[in-house]
Amino acid sequence: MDRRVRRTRRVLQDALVALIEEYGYERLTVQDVLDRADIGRSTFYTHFRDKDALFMTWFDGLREDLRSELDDMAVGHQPPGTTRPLGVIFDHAYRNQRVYRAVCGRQGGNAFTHLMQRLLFELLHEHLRLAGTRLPVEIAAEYYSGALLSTLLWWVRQDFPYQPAELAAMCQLLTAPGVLASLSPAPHIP
Amino acid sequence: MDRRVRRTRRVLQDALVALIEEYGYERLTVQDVLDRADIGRSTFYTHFRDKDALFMTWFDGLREDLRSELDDMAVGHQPPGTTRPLGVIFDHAYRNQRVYRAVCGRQGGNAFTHLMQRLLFELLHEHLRLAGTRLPVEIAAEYYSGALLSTLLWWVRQDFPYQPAELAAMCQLLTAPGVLASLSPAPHIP
DNA sequence: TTCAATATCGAACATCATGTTCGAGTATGG
DNA sequence: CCATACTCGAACATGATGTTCGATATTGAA
Repeated sequence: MDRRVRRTRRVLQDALVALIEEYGYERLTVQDVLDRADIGRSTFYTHFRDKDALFMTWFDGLREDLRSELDDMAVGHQPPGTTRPLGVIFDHAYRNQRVYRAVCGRQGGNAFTHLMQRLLFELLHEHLRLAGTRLPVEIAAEYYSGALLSTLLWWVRQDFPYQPAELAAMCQLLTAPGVLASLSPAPHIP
Repeated sequence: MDRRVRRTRRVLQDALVALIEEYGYERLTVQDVLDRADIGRSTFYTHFRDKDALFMTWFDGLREDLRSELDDMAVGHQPPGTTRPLGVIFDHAYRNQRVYRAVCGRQGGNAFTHLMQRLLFELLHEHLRLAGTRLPVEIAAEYYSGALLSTLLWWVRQDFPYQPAELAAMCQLLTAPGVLASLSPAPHIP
């Protein structure tokens, strides 16, 4: 890929994330990004359809980052009940506070929310598929990804009270019993 | 309140919700609503600051509706572990499929999402405050409201597979053990 | 080093949604 | 019945969007 292209895309992504913190995603203008990045208008549109498209490519980076950290740590399956995968997620946010604050703070808008939930859903879907639940996997994954996302957003917006490990433990406490219960062959759910 | 005002506001709200299904909330234009409602442009702006404001007043109606149904049924406290309050919520969606499909279908956009989560949060906050959890109530409420919202959205978007009672039971199964666990005085969480 | 391919620039342009203004007409409810 | 308050519609300023195109600069491969 052409060096200029790489540079343009990187500079635009950086500018976008930096500006979200100041202006908020929704009210942010393509022109604002252009000015900050010092990139020509027409150049922008040769690369991205709109603001959302730019944001999505940025998110792809985050996604890969997180994925690789999870893979690094997941040599061999974790038995359900460990705090590990949750810990990795909260750690990741903790180590990238600046970015997370911008992107899922009150200013972050919904762009991040949806992408992040789908990511969490995918991760949980795999995890639960391996564990095998009595409930439809989809429902359980939807349930937990919503719960996790919501907790993560709260944590970031409260400016990271508690340590990541503590957060992970709390989620674990709220999550694990339900998972375990849904693993046992007990009460019939249609 | 003047009869004309009542009419104007109602007609605008109806038009908005009806159009969400066709166009999607985001791409929907104030002018579209005006045309459908057959209301003058300037009249709109004497009542609402923008599209979001209009939507919020509509949501207030939904909120009151739900609240009253919950109050009707909550004469005396429900012990945590009952499926009732969840049932009411899912029932409400089931009985108003048309509206819910529009408002929290894929087309619904984020307007609904945020308002609904805050509503669920408030409801759960009260509920959990009464029950008393070992974890900070805020966190638990955030966690569960996210889980619930996510499940509700999934259900609506899948076009209401399962009966409302079944959905409520599943959520209960995933929720209750965690709540119960967090009620016991066991492992220390900072 | 050379050069063809390719990226960027910038300025102009059409389009569209937004929110405001104001005077004239019309419904309301006391 | 009538003063009040609401609605109408058309016009207007503003600001963001996405496109176009010729000129200029950079790249990477020969």
